[in-house]
Amino acid sequence: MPTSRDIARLAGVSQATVSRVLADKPNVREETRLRVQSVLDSIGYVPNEYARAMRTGRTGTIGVVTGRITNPFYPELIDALGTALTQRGLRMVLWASDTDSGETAATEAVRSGLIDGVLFTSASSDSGSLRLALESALPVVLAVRSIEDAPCDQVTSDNLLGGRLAAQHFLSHGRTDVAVIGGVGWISTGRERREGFLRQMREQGADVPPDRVVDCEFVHDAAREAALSLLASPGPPLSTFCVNDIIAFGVLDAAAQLGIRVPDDLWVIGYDDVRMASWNLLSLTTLSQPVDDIADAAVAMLLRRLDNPDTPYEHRRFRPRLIIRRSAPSIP
Amino acid sequence: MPTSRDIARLAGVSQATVSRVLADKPNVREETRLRVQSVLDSIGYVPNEYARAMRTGRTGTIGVVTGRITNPFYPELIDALGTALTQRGLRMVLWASDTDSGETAATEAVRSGLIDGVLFTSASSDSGSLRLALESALPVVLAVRSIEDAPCDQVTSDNLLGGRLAAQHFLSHGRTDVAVIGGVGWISTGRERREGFLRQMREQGADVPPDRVVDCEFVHDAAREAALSLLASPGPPLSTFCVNDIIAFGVLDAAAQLGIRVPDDLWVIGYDDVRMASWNLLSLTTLSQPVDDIADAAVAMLLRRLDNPDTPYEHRRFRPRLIIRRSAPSIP
DNA sequence: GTGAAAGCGCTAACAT
DNA sequence: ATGTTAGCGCTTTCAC
Repeated sequence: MPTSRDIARLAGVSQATVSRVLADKPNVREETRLRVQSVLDSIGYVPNEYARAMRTGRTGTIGVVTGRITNPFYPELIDALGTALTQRGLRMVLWASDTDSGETAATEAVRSGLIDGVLFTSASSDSGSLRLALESALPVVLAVRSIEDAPCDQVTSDNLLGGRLAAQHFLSHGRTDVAVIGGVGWISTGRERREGFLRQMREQGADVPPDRVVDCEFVHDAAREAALSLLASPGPPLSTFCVNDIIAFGVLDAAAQLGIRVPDDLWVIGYDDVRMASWNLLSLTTLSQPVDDIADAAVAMLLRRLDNPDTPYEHRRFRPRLIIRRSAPSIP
Repeated sequence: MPTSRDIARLAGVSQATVSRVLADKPNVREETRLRVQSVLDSIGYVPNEYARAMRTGRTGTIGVVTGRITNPFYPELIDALGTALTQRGLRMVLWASDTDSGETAATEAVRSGLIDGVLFTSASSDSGSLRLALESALPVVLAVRSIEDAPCDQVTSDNLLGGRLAAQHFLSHGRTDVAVIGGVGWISTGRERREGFLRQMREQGADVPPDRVVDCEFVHDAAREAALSLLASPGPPLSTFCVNDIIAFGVLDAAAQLGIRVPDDLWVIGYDDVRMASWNLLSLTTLSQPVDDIADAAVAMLLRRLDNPDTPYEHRRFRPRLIIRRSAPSIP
C-alpha cells in the first residue's frame, strides 16, 4: 500500500504538502496542488484511516448495538441508520446480541478508540452494561428505546400517543371489549405503548380488566401461545392491541389456527408498520413510526454531542400514524 | 483515556513491559506481571486498537457488504455472520446498499487499512466494484453468492441440488404442470436454483415450457404482480417453485387475492427457510440452507486467506434440506 | 527479565 | 507557499 510519503517523493514535494492537498488546505500553490493531485490519482492512493484517526482522535465510525433480529423492525431500523450514517460519511460497526455482550463490546470499542460513539437500539438488554456506558459519559444515543432520565440523548416515536391512537380507533367503532398483548416487561417501548392504550381506554370509561393485559416476549411463537390461551378462553376479546407487529402476527396466526376470522370475529392492531404488515395475507392495521426520520435524528444528535459534549440531553419523540388495513378496518 | 505509558509509570516498569504483559509474552517475571496486571485491572485499561493496528497491520475488523434488507433472509445471514465473527474476537463493519456504493466503500476500507477483509453477500450488485476488488487481490469471500471462476473463496448452498429437490417433490406427487418464478436475472443464487429445477424436470421427462419460466425482482410486490398474471392466465400451473421465500410469499399473497386455495389448488415451494416460513398463516414448504454453517465457513475461509494468501481458491457448497409444510405437503 | 529506542502513517504546529 | 519536526499509542527489535 502506498503512503503519503511515496506520493511526496513522486511529486517532488514534502509529505506535509501531500497532507495539505488531501485536506484541501488553502495554502498550496495551484501548480503544486495539481502536480500532487495527478500523482494521487495515478497511484489510486487511499490514506490510512488508522494513522489519521490516531492524530485526530476521530475515527469516522459509529457503533450500533441491536438485539438479535427476531423482530423484522430492527433490520429496517439498522438499514435506516446505515443510510443516515453513510450520508454523513460515517461507517457503522454493528453489534448484535440479546445479552450484555454487545453493549460491553461497544463501550470497550469506544474506550479503545475504535469508534466515536454508540447508537443503542431497543431489543438490546436493559441492564448493567448500558448503565455503565452512560455513567462513563460516552457519547451515546438511544434510538427507538428510552430510559427515563438517563444521561443521554434519546429518540423514539411518541409511544404513549401511539397507544392512545390504537385505543381511539377501537373506541370510535364502539369496541370496548379489548386486550393488550405485550409491554408488561422491562422494554420501554412496549411499556409506554401499553400504558397509552390503557389510559385512553380508562379516560373514555372503558377500563381494561387485568386479565386482559397479557405479557409475552417479542417473538412470534410466544405471542402465538399467549394469544391461543387468551382467544380460547370463554368470551374472548373482540379487539387486541399488540405492542408491536411481530406480536400482532403471532395473534393473527393463533386466530387462523382457532378458526377465528379477522376482522369479522377479531380486530388486531400492531405497532411499527414493518414491510410485511402490508402483505395481503396479513394486512395488519398498525402504528407507523417514521423510521428514516428517527434514524436521521439519532445520528444528528450523536454528531452534535461529539462536537459539543455539553449540550443538555434531549428526548425527541416523533408522532406515529395509524395505518388502517384489514385487521382493524375503518367502517364509515 | 489512560495509555500503556500511564500504566507503566504507575507500576514502576517500562512501557515495553506493559506491552509484554498485555500480549502474554513469556519473558516477564511472575512478580512483575502481577504488579502490572493489578494496575491494569484497577485502572480498567483498554489498549488503543488503532495504534495496535498500525503496528501489526491487523485491525480485527471484517467488512460485510449486503443489499438493502427487503429480503428477510439477509438479516438472518448477517446475524449469523456477526455471531461467527464475534466468536473469533472480530468486529463487523456493515455496508448495506443496493448499488455499487457499498462495495466501493468496502474495498476502500480495506485499502485504507480499516478492515482486514470483506465478506460479500448476495443481493449486493453483481457489477464492477466487486470485480475490481477481486482483481486487486484483496482478501474477499463470497457468502451465499457465487461468481464462476472468480479469484476468491466462495460459500453457498448447493443451489443446483436445491432446485432438483424441489422438482423431485413435485414429480413424486405426480405434479408436472409447474412454473418457476425468479432466477432469470443476474443473481447467481436464483439462476442456479432455477437451473437445477429445470434440469431435474427435463431429465424426468417433464420439460417446463418457456412461458412457465417467469422472472421477477426479489421483492414481495414484484413477485405478487408476476404471480397475479401467471395465475390469472387460462390453465394456471398447479405447482410453483420460487427461487426464494420472499418471492414465494408474494405468490401466496397473489393466490389469496385471486381466491386460489393453497395447497388445494396450488402448491408453492420457496428457498431459504426464513423464520416466517414456519408461521401458521404462511406455512411454506421450502429449502433450508444451513445459515450458521455457511457463515462459519465464510469467516473461517477469510481468516485462512488472511494468514495464508496463497492457498488455492475454494468453493464450498452446503447441502440444502427440503422442509415440508402446508404449501406443498407430503401425501403418502 | 527488562529498558531504551525505532517507527507504523498520518496531522498540525512551527519554521523558513 | 512549503519544508521540518514532533508526536498520536502501540509492538518489536536490540541492548544490557
